[in-house]
Amino acid sequence: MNTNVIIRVPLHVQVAEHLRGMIDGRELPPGARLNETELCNNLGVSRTPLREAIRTLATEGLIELQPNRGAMVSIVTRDDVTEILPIMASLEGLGGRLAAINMTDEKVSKVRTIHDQMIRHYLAHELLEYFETNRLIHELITEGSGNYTLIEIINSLSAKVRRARFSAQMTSEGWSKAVSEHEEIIRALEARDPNRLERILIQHVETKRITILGTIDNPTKHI
Amino acid sequence: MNTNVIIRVPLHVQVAEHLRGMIDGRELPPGARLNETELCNNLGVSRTPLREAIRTLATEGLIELQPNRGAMVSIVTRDDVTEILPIMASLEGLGGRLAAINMTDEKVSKVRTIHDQMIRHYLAHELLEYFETNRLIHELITEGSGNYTLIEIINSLSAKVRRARFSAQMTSEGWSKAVSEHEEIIRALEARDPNRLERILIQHVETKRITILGTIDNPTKHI
DNA sequence: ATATCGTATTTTGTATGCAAAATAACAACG
DNA sequence: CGTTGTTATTTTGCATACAAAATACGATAT
Repeated sequence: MNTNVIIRVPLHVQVAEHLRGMIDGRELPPGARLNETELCNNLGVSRTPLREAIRTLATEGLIELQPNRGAMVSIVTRDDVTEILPIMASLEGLGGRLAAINMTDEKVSKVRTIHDQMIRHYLAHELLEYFETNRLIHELITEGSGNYTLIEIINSLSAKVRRARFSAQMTSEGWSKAVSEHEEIIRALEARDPNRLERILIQHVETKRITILGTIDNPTKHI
Repeated sequence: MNTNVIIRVPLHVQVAEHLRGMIDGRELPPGARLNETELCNNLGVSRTPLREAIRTLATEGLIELQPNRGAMVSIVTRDDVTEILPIMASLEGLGGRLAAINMTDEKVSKVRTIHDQMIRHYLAHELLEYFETNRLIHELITEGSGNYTLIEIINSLSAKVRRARFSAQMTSEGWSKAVSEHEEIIRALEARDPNRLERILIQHVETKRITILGTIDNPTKHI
């Protein structure tokens, strides 16, 4: 395949990416109103591509539109997360089932490597590094499914949950439970056991659900 | 709640709805190029709202965008359907599990009514009516889950599968199997048995998968 | 006849302008 | 002091105009 094609990114796509970054990085916090002329000046583009980008983000669910009243960054509520997590469980379960079948041996051993890293971060109580390796493992397994529709759906749901910023609060019991589940996950993956991997992943997201929704009401206590 | 709010629909939203209808009704068949000025004249709107609508449909996956070369109606391939159906199975399973718990008794008996209708259509070999009642039952169960995120995802996937137009070809064995599964579905729902309903629904979509992907290669043989 | 180059036309991408709606500011009134 | 009404300002929604890219077409050369 020719990879030397010149990639041209339309302005409205670039603007959309930039806005996503601003929302992700809390430069535009949940609930913030998007003033078109103001943003235009900031970004140095005219209103047409900006508006197209805003429509794009609206259908992605990152932004909410009110007719004649502009756009605002959508707020991911506790209810949203409550709805999303069971879906994530089913889908990550399916992803694992497919990954156990379709993943290459190299990818599996890559997951193993990162898993071992994650365990080290756990033992060293390095929370941020733990979260990052943890996220990466789930991402690799999902990708290992080879089902791109599935990957896309999971990523978009996962982004929403992350945006809610509930995951940083973890009791030591919850953490150790998550880690022991991860041990089971990697074993089931290496054993290429679809049913077992699916079951554990569903259970794992359930554990996550309890952790997240258990701590959701004291949002001041961070990290 | 006040339901008397005046609902104003922005033009780009109306245009998006209209385009969805045109795509659904094959007025814009898969692969068709969307000429902006031409569509503008047809719909009697200017290019700005039309373009915003096109971006919306693009993120929904109904349309594909090529930079500087406009938009075309996306083609749902056999591979797409192959990816989507296992996801639908998981999600409809989850939907059923939740519906068995959350659905009101009235809604359950409504499903029963439509189920009985569907059976009559089956016995009378009224294919179109059968499909419609069948679709409605699945829709009601999904809605009965009460999980709006789930409903939205399932609907969008379901629309994609329907758009592929593979479902109309059914052998009499496949049909009778689907019907007997539906008998089990309604029983599990009335028994309020989440696990059983989930299992049957997953199996049911698997049956559908076999039906659809088994006949996908002779697309000339319609209804 | 085919291929290549250059030009004309079409089509998309972006910017701007104007109208309508919403918000803000403020005065008059109870 | 709060409430309502009026006007000014801001902000959004839509249309149009202009620029850039892609496509179509034809002429010329081989």
